[in-house]
Amino acid sequence: MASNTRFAVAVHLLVALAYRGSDGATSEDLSRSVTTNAVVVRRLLGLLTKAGLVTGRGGRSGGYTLARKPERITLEQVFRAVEPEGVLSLHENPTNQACVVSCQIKHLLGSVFADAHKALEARLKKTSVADLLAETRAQG
Amino acid sequence: MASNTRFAVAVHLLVALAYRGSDGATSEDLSRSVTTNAVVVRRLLGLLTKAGLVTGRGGRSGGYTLARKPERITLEQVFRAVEPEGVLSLHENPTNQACVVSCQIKHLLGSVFADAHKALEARLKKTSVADLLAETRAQG
DNA sequence: CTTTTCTGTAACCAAATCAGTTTCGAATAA
DNA sequence: TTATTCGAAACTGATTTGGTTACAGAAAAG
Repeated sequence: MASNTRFAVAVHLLVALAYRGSDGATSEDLSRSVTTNAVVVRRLLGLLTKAGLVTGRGGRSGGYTLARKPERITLEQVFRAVEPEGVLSLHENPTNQACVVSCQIKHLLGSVFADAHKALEARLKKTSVADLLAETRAQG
Repeated sequence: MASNTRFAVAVHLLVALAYRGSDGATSEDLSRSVTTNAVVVRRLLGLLTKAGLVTGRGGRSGGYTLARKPERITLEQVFRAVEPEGVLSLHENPTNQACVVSCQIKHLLGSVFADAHKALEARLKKTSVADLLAETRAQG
């Protein structure tokens, strides 16, 4: 595996849940759709639960359902839930006080990165789980 | 260290090089600005050289200089040079043929990710090394 | 109330990635 | 010819990632 695929898997899970509708699905069910381990699914759904996108209930005939309509779950919300640090990181090497660039760069890059994240998230905000579900149905 | 800081360090190096101007700088000089190892610097500058942003010359009084004016080096070019795979990755788990969502999701996410990368890069394209240099000088 | 099913979480593992380091050959100017 | 510098390979330790096992607790079914 190359880099971080949590976001992709999380979206996959939400679309699968949306597909099931009010019936919901267990982590076991979902793990078959993603072809991974049920614990991996539960870990991700834990993050999505904290973000208020999903509801999980233990016990017999438990499982997960979407906590709101798929139209109201955007990929931006999913991204923030599973990738709260964002994807662009400043380096944390000590500043060299003798170098003007070293003294300034983190501050300057910080605002560029913040802007870049906003641009990324603005795009993600335009796609909802419902959009992806509709496309899935259209092409399936 | 959390995630990948290559992009941040690469930008730092380019601004430092721009600051030095036509004198250029050795990997040893630059490593002092970033507070890291000279080999780390050379590795990154190797990527930037391949991308045509930097020129390196070995030998006594060698070192690196920008291969073009800092106005003509955008952060988007730097990003593509050091992060060619982008920051959003699809998962590569096998498709479950029995599940419509599993069959469609990678294709659908692929185009969303492509769009999202475009949005990110469009923002990065707006900032050049010269911009950061000017801000450095203004605040230093 | 007992049994079964399921979540939630912790602990552990192997593989991958990352930055840092050492080393050395080749290039190049003094 | 000598000193300096890049370029590249090889290795390390720390961290992250996804996968796995294990188990306590919740909750429905009977």
